[in-house]
Amino acid sequence: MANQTLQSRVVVGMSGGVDSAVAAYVLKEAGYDVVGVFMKNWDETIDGGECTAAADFRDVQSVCDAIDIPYYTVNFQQEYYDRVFTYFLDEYKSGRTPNPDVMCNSEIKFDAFLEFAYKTGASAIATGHYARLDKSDGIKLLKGKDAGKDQSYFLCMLTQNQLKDVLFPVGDMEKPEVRKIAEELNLSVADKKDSTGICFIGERKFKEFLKKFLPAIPGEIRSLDGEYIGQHDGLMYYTLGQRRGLDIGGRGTGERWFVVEKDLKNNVLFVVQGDQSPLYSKALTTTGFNWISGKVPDEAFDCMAKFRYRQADQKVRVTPQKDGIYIDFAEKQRAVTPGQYAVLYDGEVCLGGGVIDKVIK
RNA sequence: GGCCCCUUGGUCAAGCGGUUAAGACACCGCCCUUUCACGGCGGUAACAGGAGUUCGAUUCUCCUAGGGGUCA
Repeated sequence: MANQTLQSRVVVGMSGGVDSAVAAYVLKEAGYDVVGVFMKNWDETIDGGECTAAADFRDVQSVCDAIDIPYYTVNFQQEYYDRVFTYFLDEYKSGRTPNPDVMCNSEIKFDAFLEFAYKTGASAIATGHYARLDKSDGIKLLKGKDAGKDQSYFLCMLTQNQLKDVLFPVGDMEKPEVRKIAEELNLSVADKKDSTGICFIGERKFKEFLKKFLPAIPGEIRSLDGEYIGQHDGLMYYTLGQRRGLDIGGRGTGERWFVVEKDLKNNVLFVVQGDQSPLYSKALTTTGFNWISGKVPDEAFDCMAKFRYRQADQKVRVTPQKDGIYIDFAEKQRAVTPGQYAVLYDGEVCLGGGVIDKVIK
C-alpha cells in the first residue's frame, strides 16, 4: 500500500480519540507527510453543555507529539451551525428525526474540511472512520472490516468527488488491533472510551439539549383508538419506536408503551402498548437519493438496507423514482422513521443513502 | 339515610397472622452506541390514619378519612 504518492501531504482529522490517532500513525509509517488537524465545530456556550473539546485537543497534542507530526486547529463553528445544525433543528420542527452526523460528514468533514486541506497543499485527507474504499473501478465505499464498528452508514451521502482524495487507515482493522497499536506506542488515548453523542457536540441529555433550541409545546398522549393516556412535553422530543420518557406505567396489559405516530397538526403523540403491528411498516420512500457511484440505476433490484445506524442489514427491493427511491421490505420493519437515512448495501458495498420521507404501513 | 364491598411503592397489582411484602410498567443509573432511538443489566420506592385482639399483625375486630351494588 505504500508505493503510491510518497511524500504527498495528508491532513488527518484528529478528534482526540484512538481511531484518528492510529490513522495518523499508520499514514506516517507509510511515508506520508502527515499533518494533524483538530476541528472545533461547536461552541458549547451556546447550549451550556460540558465542553470536552479542550480536553480532546490536549489529547490531539499529546498524540501528535508522540508520533511526531505537526498539528493545527480549524474552526468550522459557523459552517457547522449553518449547514448542519440549522437543518437539524428544521427537521425536528417538522416532526421528523434527523441524523446530524450524516450531514456533518457530507457538509463539514468531507467538504469544508476537505477544501481546507486542499488549500494547505494536501493531496488527501484521512479520518478514523471504520470504512474502506475500493478505487479499482470508480470509487466504492465499503463497510469497515470490523463489522461491529462499521461506520459506512454515516458516510452514505458522500460523492465520488468527495471520496477521491480520502483515506480511511483504520477501515481494514479491527478495533482491538487499533487499541493495541495505540498501546504499543504508549499513546495516552489508547484506552480512551469511544466517543458517542452528536459528533462535535458530544453527550447531552437529549431532551434538555433540544429544549434550549425548540420551544416545548405540551399536548396529549393518546392510544391509536383515541383513548387519553397522558401528557407529552412536546412532540419534537420523541422519536418513533421510543419508549423511555413517556412516563406511562401500570396501564393495560403491563407491557411497555412505544411511540407510533406524531400528529403535528393537533399536537398529539400516539402510542401503542407492546411490540405491536402498528409499529411495523412494509415500505418507504426517500427524498432524493445519493448514489455513491454517481449512476442512478434504471431498473428495480434487490439489495440490503439499514434504516438506522447499527441495524442488521435487511433484505429489500429498490425501485428508483423521479425524486428518490421506493424501498419494499422483505420483512416488516419496526419503527422506520422519517428524517433518518435509508442506506443501501450490496454485500460490503455501500450504495448510498437518502432521507426517509414517507413510511408505508 | 340503611345494609354490603374496597384503600398495598409513581401506576397496575400479588399476598390471605410469622415473607428479605412478589411481579409488571414507569423512573433513575450503568452497558451498548460518533444521530435520535431500540435493546441488555442493575437500583430506588409501599401495607390510608388511629385504637384493639394476639407471643406476633399487611393479613382478624372496631372507629376516622376517599370509590361501587341493593332498599325506601
